Amino acid sequence: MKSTPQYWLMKSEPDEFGIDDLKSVGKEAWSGVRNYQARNFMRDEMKVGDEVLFYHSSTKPPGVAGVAVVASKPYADPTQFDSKSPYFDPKSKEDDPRWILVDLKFKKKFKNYIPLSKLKECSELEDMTILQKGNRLSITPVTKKEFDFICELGS
DNA sequence: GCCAACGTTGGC
DNA sequence: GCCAACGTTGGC
Repeated sequence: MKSTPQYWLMKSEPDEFGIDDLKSVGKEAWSGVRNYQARNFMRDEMKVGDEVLFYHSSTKPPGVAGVAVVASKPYADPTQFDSKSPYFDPKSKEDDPRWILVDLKFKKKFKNYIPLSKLKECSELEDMTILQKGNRLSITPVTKKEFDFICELGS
């Protein structure tokens, strides 16, 4: 039987959209994911109420900035149909959308930002997908243990 | 700016 | 269906 993860880690570039942006808007459609594995997680496995570690990538230093919550069922990413969007996908059809997203809502910003270097030092986290060599996936499942451990580090 | 790792594309 | 070429991600 396949287990359904309840906890996730999602990457975002803070120059583009960071935890403070999520805090100020409250809720955001997670548009722009153009990777099938990541899409499948949103489409097939995420449930409203799942908790998400909000990770800042391509920044100094990279690390986990806070927590968000899945706030909608999966639906078609509107940016794929917008020819002016950088995420426009001419091969996607309105009646058969290729890219699916969920809404995220802000839960909290960690008091202590947890840099990637810190995550790497924790033996409790050594199996995390994000820490595996060569991992580039922008959305990955995390275990409850890992999630709780990281929340502890952040508070 | 570099580069390793990985995903996607397209010719055959 | 293979696989080389190319593009992207993302830490350093």
